[in-house]
Amino acid sequence: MIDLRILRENPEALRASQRTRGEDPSLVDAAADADAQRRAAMAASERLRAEQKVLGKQVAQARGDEREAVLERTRELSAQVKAAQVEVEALTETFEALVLTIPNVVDAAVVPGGEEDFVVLREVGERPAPGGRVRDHLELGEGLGAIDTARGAKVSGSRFYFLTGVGAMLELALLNLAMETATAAGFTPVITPTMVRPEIMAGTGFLGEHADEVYRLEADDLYLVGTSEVPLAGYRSDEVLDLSAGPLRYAGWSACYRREAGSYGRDTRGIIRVHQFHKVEMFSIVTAEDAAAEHERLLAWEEGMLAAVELPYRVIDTAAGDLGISAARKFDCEAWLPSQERYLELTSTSSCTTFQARRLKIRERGPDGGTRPVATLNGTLATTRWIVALLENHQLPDGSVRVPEALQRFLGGRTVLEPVAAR
RNA sequence: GGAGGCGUCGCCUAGUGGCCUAUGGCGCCCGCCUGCUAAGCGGGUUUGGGAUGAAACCCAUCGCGGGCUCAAAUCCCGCCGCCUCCGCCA
Repeated sequence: MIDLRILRENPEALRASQRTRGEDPSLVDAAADADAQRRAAMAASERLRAEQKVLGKQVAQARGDEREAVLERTRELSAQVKAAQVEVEALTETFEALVLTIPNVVDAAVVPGGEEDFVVLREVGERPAPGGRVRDHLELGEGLGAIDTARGAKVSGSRFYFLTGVGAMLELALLNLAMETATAAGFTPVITPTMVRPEIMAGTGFLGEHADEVYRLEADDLYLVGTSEVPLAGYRSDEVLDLSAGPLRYAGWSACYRREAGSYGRDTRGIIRVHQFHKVEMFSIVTAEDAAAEHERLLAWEEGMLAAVELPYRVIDTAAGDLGISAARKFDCEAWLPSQERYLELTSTSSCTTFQARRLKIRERGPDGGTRPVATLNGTLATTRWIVALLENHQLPDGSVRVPEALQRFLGGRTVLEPVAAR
């Protein structure tokens, strides 16, 4: 839910945000109109209810003929109250359907444009020197006995895979390093549910334009999450939090499920784009004032992880058109992919400001004694996809792969992963 | 999956159709009293929306949704959650 005060008092800011995103600004006016209509109907309904209350008390106290007379009037009033209520409900439904589709207000620093219009903030690390034969992650992974996409397809279909041997170990090593890093930074480690109720999925903003990216379990009316951001955002929903001692930070470990409905033919080789993977996700709950600073901190932790596993990467500041409905600003870290000579997104951190908190009713005590929405932010610390960048950037001429020092103790001290014979 | 019980303010709790504008206690907050402490006294203390310069104030809210009724915390139906027991199961 966007801030209704902005809708009422400064709709131009919302229209401007819509234009920056490349979306229809007239949606804002439609929502504002619906809001006004709904509020007028609510006021009328309240007046009728107040009257009904007074009459009800008279009925309770009246006797005989007098009681009959009052009862007659309450019967008439009752019909009016019901009619007013039906009107309010219909108008509220219209209003909410509209207002829930308005995306978060874009941060002033975000540039307009689409997926290709990002700003590169910096490039970090050394790309592997070109020359010699470059194997891609699947060839390397198959050689190491680490990745098996053929049997993944046999068992579950395309975009599924098995991680085997050092592949399975490598994933656990990455995720364990991520959990360790997050815990050291003060995050509470959390293993989350991966199936959530509809209102939680809607509250995090994933049922809007990207609804067909999400798996739904029809028989149980549950959704499979595409990131632990979803259950973590729901974790403190409907609560009034005390943030006086600083942010609440959770590091979620979960399986993630994505339908990849709109990506036929894209990244079909290997495990770059898959239906199921694992991820360690940072999730922060902070005051609205602290959101921008926390966003920088999340980005710094992400970059720390990338540096720890010695990957060359660049940081981009996403353009408005590529933000999700709930994000006000988004930074991605993209690792270099030698086999394709391009960058591949490994992390993504979004500031959702108060957008998710409003929908999920995550609040804190305000200075006036009332409550006010907090801000939520999320950021990737490690995923299965990191294996792709790791194998390709650290490959050696003979098809073996160097293990970065930070991961060695999670791999039994191994410094190199070597090809194995298939059997 | 089956049977039963329960869901009222941060916690406990009263409340079986209207005078409920929901009781009382604990905790917490403010004030008074007090040499200090304990005790005592008075007031406040769900959440959301609206009104106002600020208040008093108005509406909704008794797990959620629907129904019966002029009127629902209370009666009926559905759902959700928790507890106990049975069955099944990794």
